[in-house]
Amino acid sequence: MASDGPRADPADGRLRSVSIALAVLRCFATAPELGPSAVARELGVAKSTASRTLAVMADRGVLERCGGGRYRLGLLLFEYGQMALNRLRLYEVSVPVLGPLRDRVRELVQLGIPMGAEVLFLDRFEGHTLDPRFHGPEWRRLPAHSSSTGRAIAAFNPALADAVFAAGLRRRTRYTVVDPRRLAQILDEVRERGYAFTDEEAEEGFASVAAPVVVELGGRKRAIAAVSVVGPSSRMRRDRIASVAAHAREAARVIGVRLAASG
Amino acid sequence: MASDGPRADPADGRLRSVSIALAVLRCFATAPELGPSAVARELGVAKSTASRTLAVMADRGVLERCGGGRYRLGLLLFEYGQMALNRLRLYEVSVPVLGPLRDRVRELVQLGIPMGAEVLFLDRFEGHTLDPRFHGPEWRRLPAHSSSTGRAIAAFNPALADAVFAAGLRRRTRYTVVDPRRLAQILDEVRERGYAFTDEEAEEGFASVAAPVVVELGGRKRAIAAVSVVGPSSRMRRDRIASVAAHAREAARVIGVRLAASG
DNA sequence: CGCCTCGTTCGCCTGTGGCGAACGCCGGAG
DNA sequence: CTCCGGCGTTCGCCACAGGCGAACGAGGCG
Repeated sequence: MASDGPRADPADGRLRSVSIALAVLRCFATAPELGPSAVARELGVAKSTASRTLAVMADRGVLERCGGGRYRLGLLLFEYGQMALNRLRLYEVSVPVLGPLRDRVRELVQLGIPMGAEVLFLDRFEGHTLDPRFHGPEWRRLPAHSSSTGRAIAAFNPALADAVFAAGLRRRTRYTVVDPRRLAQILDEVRERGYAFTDEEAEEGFASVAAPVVVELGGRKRAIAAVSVVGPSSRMRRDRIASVAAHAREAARVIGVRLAASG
Repeated sequence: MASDGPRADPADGRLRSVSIALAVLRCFATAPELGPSAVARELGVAKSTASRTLAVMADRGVLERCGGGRYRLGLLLFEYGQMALNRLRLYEVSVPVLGPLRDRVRELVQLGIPMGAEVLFLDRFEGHTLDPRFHGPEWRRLPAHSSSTGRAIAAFNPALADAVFAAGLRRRTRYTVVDPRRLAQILDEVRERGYAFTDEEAEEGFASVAAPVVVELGGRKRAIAAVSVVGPSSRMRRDRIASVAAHAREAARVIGVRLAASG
């Protein structure tokens, strides 16, 4: 299924202009800068409508003009985004847990949540060695099937698992598992062991361990996030991952408990 | 009729519903969660209007319902915010420079830009010791007058300097400089030395060094950002800051040059 | 139980916002 | 050089959608 294309979002009649404005933001997910014509084509609205909407959004700081009548996302969005993050209870609860975890394992520690068939990383706590790759645009999202974080969540969250299998398993490196049956088997192992492990499946040269953050949601226990520890494959040897995984699992457990306690 | 009421933020007649929706986002800057009544009061619109707007924004993922008819900022905003950041040329250019800087100085490296009379930090590259304070909500913003980043920019950016003096110098710690004349003198020293230094003025126990990123904007050279290095006061001794500052200045210089070259 | 505030829903009327067309500008092709 | 096709912006018009006020059901409190 090609699913819904990039267009025809705002046509539902309710608060049309607002829907258009929010759909405009979606347009910028694919292109860094756009003009009224491109937006109008994408959304299926009149060019004049797109022009006016873009202008107002720029006036309000949500977009920025970048010369020649083109627009780009504004830094105001960055601020709002940080607010959204800081007020996420999961994040609040995780920060004081993940800092010490990083100090214990001395590797990059990440907090990820499911988003469609991918994983979105909310924050990272850097280890002793730093790789600029973890600061680029690519860092924030990873396909769930090829990341330890995604597998840790999917193993305890049928919704994500379904989305992953439905979206298909795309190869990222020569080690990426792309066979659905093999992945199902791996998820079984994750359920058994309580943590997920990947080696060079998402990024060449890097291995990671992830433990799910499990909360009770409507009577069913579900993973809503995962704590992952990432390091160079050379440093994440077999004998070490057991210890690392134990620390990650403990951190994830504490986060889950505190989440449940606070609401 | 425009008829500027006592409270009339969104009321300018142009794309009214969109303006209201964007103003709604602003409301959430002060309160973590809000209902239609509070928003309506804040914006001076009818309660039903606020209710409908909130509902649509929640449907679109920009807001999230959080029980009892209250709403909060949605994680979609976090995604958009990250996109805005990643497409900022300043950020693109800085990442490959700041990583190596961190490895050289082995302390927390930050990239900050001016925002009103404050400084907004776009990203951080963590040193060997990690303090959870740099992951909380407070980390992203700092008053410009009491941070090395703010002073480094203000010294080479009259717009920020004016905003700082106009906003007044609020005390944060017992070491914070709150005398405008003293601050003016400090800015002179910054201009002379080419970098700023603060010790426990923003946060007790922490000292930092910052160097301005200078670009030519319309014929005038202006600081648009700063690179700062932060560490425990105990580790940022006088004899070391000269070396740290040299590294920071070099990094800031390279960023400025590459920015100019790429646009 | 009465009173207040909350969030949501319903009709109505009008003002506003989406549309199409026209305008001015630019770059590339002929 | 001119022409052409694309761009972003502006204008005028008409209908409809959206803001308003009132009404409704649900808590919370004294």
